[in-house]
Amino acid sequence: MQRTRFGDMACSIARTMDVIGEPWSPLILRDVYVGIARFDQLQEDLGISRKVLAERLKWLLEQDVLERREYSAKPPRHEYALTPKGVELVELLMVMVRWGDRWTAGEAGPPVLYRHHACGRTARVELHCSECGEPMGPTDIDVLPGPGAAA
Amino acid sequence: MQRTRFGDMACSIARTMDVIGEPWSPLILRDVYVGIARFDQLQEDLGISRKVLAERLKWLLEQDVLERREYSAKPPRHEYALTPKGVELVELLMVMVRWGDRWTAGEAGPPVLYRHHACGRTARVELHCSECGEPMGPTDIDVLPGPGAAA
DNA sequence: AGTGTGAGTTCCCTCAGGGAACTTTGGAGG
DNA sequence: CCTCCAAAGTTCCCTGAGGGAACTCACACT
Repeated sequence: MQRTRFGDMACSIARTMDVIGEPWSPLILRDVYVGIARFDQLQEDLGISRKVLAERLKWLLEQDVLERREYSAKPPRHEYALTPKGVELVELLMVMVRWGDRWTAGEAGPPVLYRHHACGRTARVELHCSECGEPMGPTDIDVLPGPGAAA
Repeated sequence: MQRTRFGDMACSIARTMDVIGEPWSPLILRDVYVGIARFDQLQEDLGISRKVLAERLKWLLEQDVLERREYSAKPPRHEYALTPKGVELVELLMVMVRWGDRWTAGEAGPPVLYRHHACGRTARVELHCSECGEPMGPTDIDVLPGPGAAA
């Protein structure tokens, strides 16, 4: 990965990138989310080097984004699962999907669709304000220093 | 960056990571978004190697995420700005901020706050369904193959 | 005993990131 | 005119992370 450490910067983007900024991590989380959860399955599905996969998984376990479960003890077998912290990262993936669908899908259209349980319809995700519920994008806000800002 | 190419995968996450998956790119976009837009400013603010910064900027220009403007012709001086495609990536950054605030900010609290123009309040971003407007997260959907799915 | 499978490790090679010095273009100052 | 300065990169070298293939280890099946 990068040698410059992001984890100590006073920026939530940098700190998030410190956890999942290495390019394979989002794809690993995606696979675990959809049920591709074992080491060899991940390696084959992604085409990632086994070495790098082992490194990434160890890091994501340390970060409490994934957890490792034994699903068989007689022959010891494990699979990976998202923690609550990891499930919330999937929201980030949903927004990536939206951008990728819009700007990179081309003629073929989106590779996957989401069906929303609440309304049963095929839908995309949109950003809304936590306070008033109206849409809230980059051009709808002022950015102000918060309590954790650096000097 | 990674030698494995992500741009050809039938996955909008992978294709998005192909554009901004290198760890510095989101921070560059953040800086440009808040008005840190010139080469030397970016280099100093981020602490990135000048060499890598030049590479990233060139890539982001090629991807039509940034554009380069001449703000002075007499001494030729340039600055970078977000394209519409780039502005939509800032939505992704806003979701990263939300996750980073929640899970990595600790005692100090969030480094920045957003004030929503529409309601004037300090707010976070939330994910809602494009069809019914209700909240929509990773546990509220089924994932189905779409038209652009691979064989 | 021999084969198979899951889950990693180990080894080597190449290339990308970090850092510092150097270059280029065109003012500004004396 | 000559020198100095700033913006915006470029070049060079070094180290370390990613890729790939082979190897390991524990256990079950036949």
